[in-house]
Amino acid sequence: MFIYYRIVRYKDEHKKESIIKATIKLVNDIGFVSSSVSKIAKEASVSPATIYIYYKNKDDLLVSTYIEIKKKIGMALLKDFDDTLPLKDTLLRSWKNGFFYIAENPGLFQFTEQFSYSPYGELVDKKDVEKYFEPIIKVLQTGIEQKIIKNVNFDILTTFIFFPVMILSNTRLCSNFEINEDNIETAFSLAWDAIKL
Amino acid sequence: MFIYYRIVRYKDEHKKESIIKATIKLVNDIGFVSSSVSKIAKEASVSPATIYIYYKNKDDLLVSTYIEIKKKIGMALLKDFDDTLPLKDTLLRSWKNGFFYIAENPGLFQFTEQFSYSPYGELVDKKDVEKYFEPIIKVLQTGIEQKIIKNVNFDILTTFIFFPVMILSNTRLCSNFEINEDNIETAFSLAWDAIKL
Amino acid sequence: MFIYYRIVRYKDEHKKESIIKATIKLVNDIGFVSSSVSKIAKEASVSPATIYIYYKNKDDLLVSTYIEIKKKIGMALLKDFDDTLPLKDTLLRSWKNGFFYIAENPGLFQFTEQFSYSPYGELVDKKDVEKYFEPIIKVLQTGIEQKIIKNVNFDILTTFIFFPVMILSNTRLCSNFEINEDNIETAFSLAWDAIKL
Amino acid sequence: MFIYYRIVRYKDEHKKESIIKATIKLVNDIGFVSSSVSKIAKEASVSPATIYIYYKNKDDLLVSTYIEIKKKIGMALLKDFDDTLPLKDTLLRSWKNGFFYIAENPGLFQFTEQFSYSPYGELVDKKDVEKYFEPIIKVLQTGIEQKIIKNVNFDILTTFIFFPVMILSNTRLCSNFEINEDNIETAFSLAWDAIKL
DNA sequence: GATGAATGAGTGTTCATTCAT
DNA sequence: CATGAATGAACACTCATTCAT
Repeated sequence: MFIYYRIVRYKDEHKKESIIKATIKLVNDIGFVSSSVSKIAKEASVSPATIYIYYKNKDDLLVSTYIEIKKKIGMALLKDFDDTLPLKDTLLRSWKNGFFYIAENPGLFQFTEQFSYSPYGELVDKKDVEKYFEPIIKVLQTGIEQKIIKNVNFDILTTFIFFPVMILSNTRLCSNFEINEDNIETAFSLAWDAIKL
Repeated sequence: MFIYYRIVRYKDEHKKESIIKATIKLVNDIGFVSSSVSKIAKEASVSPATIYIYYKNKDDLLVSTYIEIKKKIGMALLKDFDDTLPLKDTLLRSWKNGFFYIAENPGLFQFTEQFSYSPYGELVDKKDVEKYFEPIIKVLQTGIEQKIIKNVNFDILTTFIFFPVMILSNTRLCSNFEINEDNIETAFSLAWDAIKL
Repeated sequence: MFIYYRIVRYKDEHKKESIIKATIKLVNDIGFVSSSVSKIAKEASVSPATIYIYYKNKDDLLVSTYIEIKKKIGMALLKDFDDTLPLKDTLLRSWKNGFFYIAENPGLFQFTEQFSYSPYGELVDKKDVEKYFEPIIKVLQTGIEQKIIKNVNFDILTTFIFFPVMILSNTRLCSNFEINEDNIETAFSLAWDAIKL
Repeated sequence: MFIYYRIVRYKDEHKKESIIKATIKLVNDIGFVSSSVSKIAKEASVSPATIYIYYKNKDDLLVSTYIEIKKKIGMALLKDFDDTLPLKDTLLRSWKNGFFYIAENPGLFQFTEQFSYSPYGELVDKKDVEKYFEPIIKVLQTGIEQKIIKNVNFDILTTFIFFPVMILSNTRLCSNFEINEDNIETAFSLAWDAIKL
């Protein structure tokens, strides 16, 4: 019996991982609407019933997957984060990190997009997500205090300094924007012009 | 004989209208994923079978609805369109038109959002949509030629001059941005700083 | 108005014809189960409603079509019918007529097969069909009286002298039986051996 | 562990049985055309969804049922099969077995009839069916070699020695043929006369 | 913990038929 | 006579979820 439980524990982690992976893959392949629990189960080589051991229901599975991804994206953005640099450089570094991470993990990004704009979006407690992006927000606040960037509503600021990364990364929306160092810097210069004082 | 045959073809345009209306309402109320044909039919006070008289299938219904809305939004944006004005003013007018139209018709906008990011998005021929926004695109091109705005990739330009309207209008994304003349002008000033030479 | 009615009357015959034709074609192409009234209507280039002018309902349409075909087959069988010939020759001639007619009109035959073995079969008044085959039946009866063929139950007789034509004509059942003068005569010789005294 | 996993796979064969039974009953009662999956499910006291656990789709259900029946009929025909008997007796025994089995299980037979002549018929791999009748076919082949029965195309032979059983058993086609020892022997004598050399 | 079986309620779609014109 | 529109009921099938094992 001891061995039995050991085996199961081991599988535990592995299974949860593979369920999330399957969820992301399926949502990207066939879309949110068609991704059923049984298909996800099959993709993860797991029984549908097993999914309900790890997640309360389908909503829970999807929301958890979303938060998991957001965490990863947040961490990618903050790679080599250094707020002792000039503010502009700190932001540019995040931009580059963001672009390259999304480019390397298009599946993750597509998932969050589909998710955010579906009604599932409202099931997420925003604080669960925002915390992964906090350092950047603080940098912006500091920028305002130091009169480096415009003192405008924070939603306006993020619209010009956050979302462009997501829009330009979206190949469906921006099919002509090639992701490379030069283009990122060009785009960033517009973002910076927008927010700088 | 001729008149007889003419009279006999009496498709009820009013019915088509109410199906589209029901589709939009339902997608906004319960989301894309849960909006089934039968629910839409019930909302439109129509038999499910009737929907298939007007639309080939569910995809057709949704895509048609999407294009219909895009057309309306495009036309709203272009209200009082006047490209003899200074470029900045032309764009600002469109911004204002856009904000107020979306604010007054939040349902329409939510639909397009959910639609764009669902796999249905790929069923749309982009040209069917872009044509409704062409005059503004031409204004931007002229701006580039006259060296008023930056000569950068068009995707970058639209990211800063189009999408902000949509992001800021989205109450889920920007819950602190109140739509009024002042705030729109503030936001627009950032957009303008971004793209102007 | 007079001309109007004339036009309509003309169409009358033509339409009924084309509805039956469409019914047969469709049943043969996609089978009994999938042949819907609307599909038949489309195939006949007619409104579904029009079918209900000529036939009480779908059953009526199918039964009428069946009887129509049976009539045609019966008449084909009796082409050049001559009961002054020796009985064996009379029957052989019918066999040949039957085989060649079915071979030339496979659609008709497939329809009756599918029909006979479906529950629709029971909707037909057998007398409406049998009358087209009466002369042959009389020939058999004469044969019995003249002690040329076995005096057995009539069902047994028809099993060996009628049905073989239908079975051998059925390419699904008899894929190796090629329909030609020689083979027909060979097969007939077995039938004759079976029933002759 | 091994035993655990084995236990867990507990498909209820009894349920599969009752689905097949319901399918046959329904097809006989209301016909092929009207036998829907939900009606079959209700007849089998099972959820429609359950049927899709045991069968890939409706086609699969019907085809499987057909093959199942063919197997049963084949086995009935071959009851007490003994090819050391004189060929004529071997065949007669099969005839009797066939008649009595069909008489006792009219449902099975009606099903195969409706099935064969519907478009479903073409979904069956003939080898899956023929194998159950092979011994009789071999007997006929031996008969030809031993110059006991006519050396004609096999389709012709089966037309006179197989199909009569099915035709005469069909009460719709042969309402005046009562199935009893005497009548069977009479009918068989015609069949034998047809094929014997 | 993990499973495949099981299901009622739902899916998108088509049906036979009727109706106003 | 002839029509396209309209429909409730049905279709084949899948869903999210639960259950005994």
